[in-house]
Amino acid sequence: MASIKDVAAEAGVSVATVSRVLNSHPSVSEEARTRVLAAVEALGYRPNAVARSLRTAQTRTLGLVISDVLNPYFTELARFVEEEARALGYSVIIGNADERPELQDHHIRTLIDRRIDGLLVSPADGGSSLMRDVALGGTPMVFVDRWIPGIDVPVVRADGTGAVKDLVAHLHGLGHRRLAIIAGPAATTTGNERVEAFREDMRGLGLALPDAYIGQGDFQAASGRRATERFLALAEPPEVVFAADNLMALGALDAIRARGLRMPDDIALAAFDDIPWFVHTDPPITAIAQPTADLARAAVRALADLIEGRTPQSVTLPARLVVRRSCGGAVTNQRSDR
Amino acid sequence: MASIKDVAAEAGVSVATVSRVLNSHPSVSEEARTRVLAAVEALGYRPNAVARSLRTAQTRTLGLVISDVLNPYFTELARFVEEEARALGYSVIIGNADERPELQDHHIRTLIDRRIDGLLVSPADGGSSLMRDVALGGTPMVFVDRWIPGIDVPVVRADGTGAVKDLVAHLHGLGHRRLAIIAGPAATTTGNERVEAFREDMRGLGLALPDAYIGQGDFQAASGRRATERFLALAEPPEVVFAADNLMALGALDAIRARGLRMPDDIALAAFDDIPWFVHTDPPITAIAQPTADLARAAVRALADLIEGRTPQSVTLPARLVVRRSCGGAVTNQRSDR
DNA sequence: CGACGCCGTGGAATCGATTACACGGATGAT
DNA sequence: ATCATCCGTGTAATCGATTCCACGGCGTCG
Repeated sequence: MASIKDVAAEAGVSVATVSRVLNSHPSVSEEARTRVLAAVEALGYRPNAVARSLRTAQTRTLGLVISDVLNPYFTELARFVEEEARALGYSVIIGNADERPELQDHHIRTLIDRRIDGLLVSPADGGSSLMRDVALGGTPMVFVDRWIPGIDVPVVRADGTGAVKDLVAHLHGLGHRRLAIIAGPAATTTGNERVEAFREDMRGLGLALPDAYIGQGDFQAASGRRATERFLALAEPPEVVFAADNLMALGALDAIRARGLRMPDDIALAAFDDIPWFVHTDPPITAIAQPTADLARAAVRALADLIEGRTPQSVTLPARLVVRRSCGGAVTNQRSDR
Repeated sequence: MASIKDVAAEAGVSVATVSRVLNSHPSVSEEARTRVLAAVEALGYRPNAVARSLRTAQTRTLGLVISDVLNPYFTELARFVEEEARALGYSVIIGNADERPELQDHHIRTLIDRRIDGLLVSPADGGSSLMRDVALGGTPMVFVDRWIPGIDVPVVRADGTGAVKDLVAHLHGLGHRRLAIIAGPAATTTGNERVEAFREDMRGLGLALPDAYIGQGDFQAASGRRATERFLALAEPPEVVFAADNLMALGALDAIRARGLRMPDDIALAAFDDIPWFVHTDPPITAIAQPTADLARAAVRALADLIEGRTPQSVTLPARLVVRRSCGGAVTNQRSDR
């Protein structure tokens, strides 16, 4: 592959001049510029980003570490992150942690080794020492969706408390009293937050949330299935199951179907995170939708601000309830925007 | 961030020795080794991958350019690709083309500029001149899922013809005679192949496939919706719609629902690509499942073979029909493996 | 008419690694 | 005892860019 030296030779100038042309430095004669450009064209020259990064100490690359690519919520987030980053002149490298802390650390390490300019993280756990070190070590970092309390970096996330309140009110209004929740891992902020908001709102309505109605999940479908099976095996099973993410809702659906129960008559279901498929399940599923695109954009901008020396802003955007038929009542077939 | 020089100074040896220790070169004394390792530990040193890549002319990175991350099929493919690549000591950078040729070219160019060791591509179109140049230019390249006829690189894909034959037979057996298909872009191999197989099998059963029953889609949900609306507006609408990918099936589902039609009584639906949600739609959707994990593994191995100088193999694996209730008949609730 | 400054350009240092080559000392063979 | 060999180590070149500095030529101003 042609290097800058080859271009310089072809154009009959020095490498310094070629570099100036390519970086549109002002003091280059018109003649030199055209000669260089012609040489570039003739050789099909493309600057070596590796060499450039070594010299300039910047890669114009962002790392995005997410907990699970197979989760449509994160897939969508990743897509919008890349879009915004591209608009700002950055590339994105995605690291998929599969909800496994050690895999998360692996990706963080790899990304740091590649000297990415900044890191966008949705932590799969309570935060390894590695993540702490990275944040302290001066690598620009922003948390998105989930965050870690002790680490002082900007956080871009959705606030679900309002939407959870709406949900609980909706369920209560439909006459449901025994509400159960499948929680995310206690180590994640989103895991805790959603349970706490749920418990709080129930208390506000004078309802109890017994421990048996709190299923411990890990944001994966299988755990949603297990938790739901356990609920259904209780002497007094809940009337509603609220899954703290869409994959656990899928698992819950599996379990309900396996038992041959009808929804919403025998049991109701609601989920955090809205996805296109929830419109088409039987019945369509009531869910809490996050403003994914806005979150992604805000997160990338915060990170770019941090990298480029501006002051970044933490952002919290409200999530909203999308009522469908999975909890009962007659509702026109609504859908979330896509 | 500490460099190899700092480590050398700390350990009281030369940078050459440090490098030897880090690359486990045999001729280093035990004493020097322990001193270096201690220094590495003390400084928290991590080798700069950028500098290393510049010198060794390899990045141990694979580029994966897919047509649409939001398509669960490709998301899953990407996940398995990364998994296998990691096992082989490579990182993966994903480029999402969003079914847009110019975005695809953008990502290919970016990846080449970063001097990735090899490229895995599922082309969104018939192949730009850029892609041709890259393949000819000696960058190791492998096509996965879709490919481009004129370009001589290994292809790893699923063969859907057998499954399509099974599907058509299944539909015929249920008494359906007017079958329509929503095709993918003519520029993609998978787009054409699926239509051709479908047409061929219908001919084999003595059925015609009129042009009005061939919808032109682009593998996106909206196009599936439009095509289905057109089918339903016909004087004699089809009894079955077969969508050539899962997103167009989602769009078809939207259209069917919007018309208030019942499935499978008023109209039947089948799709290429099976995804977890198809089990939970109303009714569950009959689909053709690809062996995604195996495809991903085979593709990565072929690319690694190419990169490391071994002879790569093109691989074709069979897809299989998964019958559910969306086309009629009484079928036990089956699901694809996940 | 001479000095000063600016402009376009090239030479060379630099980023952080790897690695060819040279060198000194120890070891083994003759 | 001598010479060849091998081992551990260091010096320096190298990868492909960017950028500081110096230099020559030319225009401008006093």
